[in-house]
Formats: sequence, C-alpha cells, structure tokens
Amino acid sequence: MSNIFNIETKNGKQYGILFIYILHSINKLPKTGYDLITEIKEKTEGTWVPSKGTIYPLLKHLQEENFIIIKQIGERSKQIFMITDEGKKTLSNAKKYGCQMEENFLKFRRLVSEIVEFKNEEIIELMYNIRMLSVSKSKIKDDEVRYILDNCVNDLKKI
Amino acid sequence: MSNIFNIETKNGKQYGILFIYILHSINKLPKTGYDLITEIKEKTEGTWVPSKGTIYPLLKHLQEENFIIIKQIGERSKQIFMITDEGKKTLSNAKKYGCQMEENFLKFRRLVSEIVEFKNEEIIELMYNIRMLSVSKSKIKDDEVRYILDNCVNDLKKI
DNA sequence: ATAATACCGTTCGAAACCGAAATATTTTTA
DNA sequence: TAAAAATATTTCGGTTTCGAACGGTATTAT
Repeated sequence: MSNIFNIETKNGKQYGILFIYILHSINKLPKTGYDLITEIKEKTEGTWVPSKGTIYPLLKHLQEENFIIIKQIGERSKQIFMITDEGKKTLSNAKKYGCQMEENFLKFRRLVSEIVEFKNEEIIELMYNIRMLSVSKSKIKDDEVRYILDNCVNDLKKI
Repeated sequence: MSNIFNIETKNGKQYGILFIYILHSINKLPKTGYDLITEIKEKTEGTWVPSKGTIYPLLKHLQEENFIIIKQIGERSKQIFMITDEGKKTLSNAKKYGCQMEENFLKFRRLVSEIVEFKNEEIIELMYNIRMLSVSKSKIKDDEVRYILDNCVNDLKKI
C-alpha cells in the first residue's frame, strides 16, 4: 500500500505521508514527538494515531538527514523540534506532488466505494469524477465549483 | 494506520480491506490469486498492487477459515477460488460497517487536504453531502441520481 | 498527602506486507 | 521456430509499523 500515501518526486525520491506531515506541522510551529502524535490523533478524530515506535525513530531519522533539529530541550526530556532550511526545501518540493497523493487516494477510494457504498459502477465512476474535478477545478474557480456542488446537493434532495 | 483500512464489527472482529475485497470480488465471480492482483491493480490504476507474498498466504488463510474453497484447478497449477456460505455471511456482516470506513476516510482526507493545501472545507463538506445523498437516494431512484451526478460532472468540466 | 493521569522519550519483538527468487506452463511476439 | 511475455504459485528474508514494556517527571484528582 505504499504508493497510495507516498509522494514520489522526479528524482525518484519517495516520501511517506507521515514524513511529509511532520515537516509540514513543524514548519508551522516547532513541537515535540508527543505533540505530533496528539495533533494527528485529534485532527483525524482517532482514526490515525501513529505509534511512538514510529514517530520517535522517524524524528531521529529526520534529524540525521538534517531536515529538523532540536530547538530546545525542556522538562521531562522534552525535545522540541524545528525545521531546517533543508527541511523546508524538501517539504516544498514534496508538496509540488501533493495532487499525486490526492489522486492516488481518490483512486483507492473508488475501489472501496465499490465494496461499501454503491452497487452501481456508473455511480461509482461519476462520484470519482466529481471528486477529481472538484479538486483540480477549485484551484481555478473555487466559487463556481461550490456553486455547482451546491446545486447538485439540492437536486439530490429533491428526489 | 490500521484503523483507516479496517472494519471492526460489534464483537471486536477486525477485517482488513484486502480481506474484504477478496471476499467481495470472489463473491461476484470465482477467480485466482493472479486475477485478484491484476484486478486491484487495474481498478486503482496501479496505486495499489497487493504483493504475491500478501495475496497467496491470505487466500490460504481464507481457505483454512472456510471463507473460500478451491472450485477447480486448471492449467499451470491455476487455483480458482469461490466463496462459501460462511464467507458470504462474513462479507455481509462486514459490509454493514462499511460506513465506518467511509467516516474514517473523510477524517483522514481532511488531514491530507491540509498537507496538499486543498483548504476548502466547504467543498469537502459538499462532497460529503453528495455522497450521503447519493447512497440513500440511489436505493430509491437510481436513474435520477445518475442523471444528476452526470450533469454535475458536465458542469464541472465546463469550468 | 497520595494516587491517578498526563506529559515525555526509548526500544524491541511481533505482525503485516513487500519483493525478489524460484519454479512451471502457456501464449504471444519477433 | 525461437524468444519473450504472460499466466500461475510458492516461499522467505527484509522492511515497516505497531504496541507493549520500560523509565521518568509534572499535573490533576481524590
């Protein structure tokens, strides 16, 4: 399942979603490993809670690769990490491929739709197209996308 | 990341997405391990390709648990699997919790959207409504749902 | 004042999955 | 006609992630 949540840049480098999220989050505000676990848990309402056995080794690795450094050490061996210039560059580069991740996820989700949602393959495909188009077109004309989706909701309600 | 791709039934049983997909797909048409790998690869356009090392042991396990049996053996040691009554029951039971996985996806997706800087909560919410309405309304009037979704796709394409 | 909980990090065995290598046969391509 | 590709399965070492156990301190609840 690695391809679904990985980004692969031009030079063949692969970054997992946790790798990217850590850089993304620390870029916004320096924080601890404990903070990151808590934040992800809250933001996904408990559906994704990376293990300590995953977070702490990965933070150490990010340090070794010079993407982050320890900004300060507080009480209880608290280690507050901050992003480096190298980390910012890597994050920025990875985000260029963010739509790749989005598309992969939507493709995977389409398969899941077949199992748990719709029996009609045509509707599955239509839903997939709406999702894909919404993401790409909203970058151009956000308002129009929202208007169209809102109309769709209203039409569906009338059934 | 187990919660995102698992369904957990009332009695605490957990089923992975691959487990469920295999039962779902074989329920529709008996097939081989090779067929399953190929099918998943095609349907997700290459974003998810379970490994042979994953599929074949899992098929063996499903057999041992009496969810599937070998319907026939063809050329090249081809093993065609079909679902059992026990398998159908388990599949049916798991599908009842399908919406659980959908909810998890939505929550996880919000985090992914933050990373890729697709910040439009309103569009995500509208998409969620469209999906919910489509599921429920398609049970009543499949044709009308398809018509409305098709119109939506066409409108989005015009942007 | 004490116990429970929350806040911190480290580490390693187990589980799940991957991917390569191996084996084999049939079909397609050059 | 021979080579390449596709169809098939098995297996196992390696990788990734988890989760439990461990160690520790500060805060909150009883």
